[in-house]
Amino acid sequence: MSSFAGRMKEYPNMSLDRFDRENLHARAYFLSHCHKDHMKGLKGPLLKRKLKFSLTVKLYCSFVTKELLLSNPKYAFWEDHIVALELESPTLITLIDEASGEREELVVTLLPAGHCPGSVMFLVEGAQGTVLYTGDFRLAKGDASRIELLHSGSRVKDIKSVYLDSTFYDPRFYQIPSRETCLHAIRGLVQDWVSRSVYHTVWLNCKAAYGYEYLFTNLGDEFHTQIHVKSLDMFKKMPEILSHVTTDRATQIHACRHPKDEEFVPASRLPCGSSASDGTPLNIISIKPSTMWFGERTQRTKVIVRTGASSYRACFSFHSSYSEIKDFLSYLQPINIYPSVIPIVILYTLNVFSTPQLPNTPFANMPQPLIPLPQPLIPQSPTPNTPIPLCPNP
DNA sequence: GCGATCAGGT
DNA sequence: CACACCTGATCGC
Repeated sequence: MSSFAGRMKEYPNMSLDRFDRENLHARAYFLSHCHKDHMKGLKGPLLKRKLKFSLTVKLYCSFVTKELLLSNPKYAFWEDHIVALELESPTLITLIDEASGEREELVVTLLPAGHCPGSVMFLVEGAQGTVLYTGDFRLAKGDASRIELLHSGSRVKDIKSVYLDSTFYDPRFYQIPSRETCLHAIRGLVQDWVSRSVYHTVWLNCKAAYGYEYLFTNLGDEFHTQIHVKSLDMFKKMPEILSHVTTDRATQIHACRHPKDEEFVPASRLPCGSSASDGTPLNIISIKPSTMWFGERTQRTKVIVRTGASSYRACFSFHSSYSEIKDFLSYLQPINIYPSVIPIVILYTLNVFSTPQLPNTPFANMPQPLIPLPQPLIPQSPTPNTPIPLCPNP
């Protein structure tokens, strides 16, 4: 769960993934992805009022995030204030103080984050140096070296600070099986079941959040079927996802939801109410995508675990493991690392669960570096940043 | 009547 | 295990 307060030390006039408190005064807003814990304050009446009187305040995000956000009518008032940016296209953004007219120029680049549809990291380059806000991410080992815009010529850019998704930045989560490994295992389990008869049905017990869509598209392709979901509205302009989901209950793979959905499966019923087409009871298994992890030296065991007569947990992670994060940081060699998720252990130690005292000073809530730098893997001499080609925003 | 927050659930 | 929600109760305006 993100506990990032919204602002980076280097560029305090922009707010990212937080829209309440001090962030109400920001000159520009950035949304890394459409998960609720990164949208705090985004539908607040104070912010809504600010937009009414502002010509310059915008919300920057990916096209997919814009689409997902506006599919919820509660965020419709943002419509004329959203600027969707292309991925991997450095864009010049001018932050303007509407009172004084003061201007500040930044080059912002969206980098794919692999967390959920539309999720991005923000690379920000300006007078206070180059910083990377990762949002939430799942990148595999070696992925940082494949992101062109983290490089300048053949070298990694000099990165002053990384604002890091530190969800699994703990050796306890040393390894999480790769996305491909997890997908392969889930495919196998589904194959085993649905091939038995047309009454053999799989319920994917997914949380109410974006991020499972690649599972749907992959299983849809593999089994030449569509996945039953509650609504298609949010995917209207995403043909790749839309073609793999349906609201027609007559399919062997479901990812629909109901408030008491866990009780349905043992009773041969699905959350959508489907029981059988001709009175024959359905044979249902549930597969619950869950994070599974393994220590540095623990031998990896099963990626699928049977949890009951007809229920399974399958490995699935939205976030990078400890070793994936270490690889990422070792490659980028930032000077500072700011965790955006405070481990529960540290929260207790710092006693932040007691009543918070919120000082009035404008920068009282700025993040502090909490974790030591990783050991360098690649010795690197400092190099100045070279100018970046600017791509026009379409 | 509204939002914010918390407890408890999956 | 933790995640990203959800519902319902309570509080303050």
